[in-house]
Amino acid sequence: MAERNTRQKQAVLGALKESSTPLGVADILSIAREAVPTLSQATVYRILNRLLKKRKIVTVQLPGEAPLYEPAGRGHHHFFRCRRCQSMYEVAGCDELLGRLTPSNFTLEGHDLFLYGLCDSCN
Amino acid sequence: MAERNTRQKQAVLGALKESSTPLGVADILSIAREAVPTLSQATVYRILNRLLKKRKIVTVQLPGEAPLYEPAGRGHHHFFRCRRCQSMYEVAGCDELLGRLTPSNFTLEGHDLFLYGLCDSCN
DNA sequence: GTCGTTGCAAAGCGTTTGCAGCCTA
DNA sequence: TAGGCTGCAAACGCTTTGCAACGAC
Repeated sequence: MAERNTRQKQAVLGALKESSTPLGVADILSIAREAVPTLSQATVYRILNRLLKKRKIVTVQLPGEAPLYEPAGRGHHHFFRCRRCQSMYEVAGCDELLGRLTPSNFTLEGHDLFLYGLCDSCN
Repeated sequence: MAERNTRQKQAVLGALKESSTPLGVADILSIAREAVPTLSQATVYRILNRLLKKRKIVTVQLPGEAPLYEPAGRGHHHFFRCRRCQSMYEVAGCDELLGRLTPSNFTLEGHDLFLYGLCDSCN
């Protein structure tokens, strides 16, 4: 029952925390393998699922793509992806706006939002 | 090169057009098989991909779920899913709001939005 | 008759799981 | 030492693809 602190878990969490953008499983695997070369994919998935369950990390779902992961507590934000250079930028300040879209008598509990277009540099 | 009009394609498009909500592949398959019992999954996927390429239909991506499909031209809208009864409701009128979230010097070309919470009846 | 389309089965990709051995507490 | 954790490989669900037969034009 006790939560154990393994090198694998530290490596996965470390990779996520050191990255300024959300990471996919392949990214996590190759970064974490610098610290733990024998790390397997299955273990990464199991660690991610444990961390998700304990709400230490959060998933970022871009439509039609494999999920990305980032540490919890980075605040509520969404992402803008540049269609040309694929960079991801954070966007904040959506809550007041979205409340207006909710039909009356409905309770809005959460939302997902994803913007895409051209970034500053590519414009 | 010419576009052919097969029973399979008619059945798939028919299923989508007769439904008031977006459908998943399994739904499409079972509805369209009423008209074409031998219809295979692979064919459904191929038809959907052709229709997507020709922009006759559109995908609805709910985070972490298999994609749904609906005919193009139903207008720009997003979905609200009730967490209790799983019903999907349409939501419109987001564009003016989202422009405000875009950083200056960025060009917003599109977005995806998904709301969830409790619907009228479940509230 | 042509050649786009179909059905089947196999393969692909991301993710999960069974199992035996490992290692943290 | 116990039992959570790991690595491997097999299995999974969804989607795509190779191939030979089919059928719309």
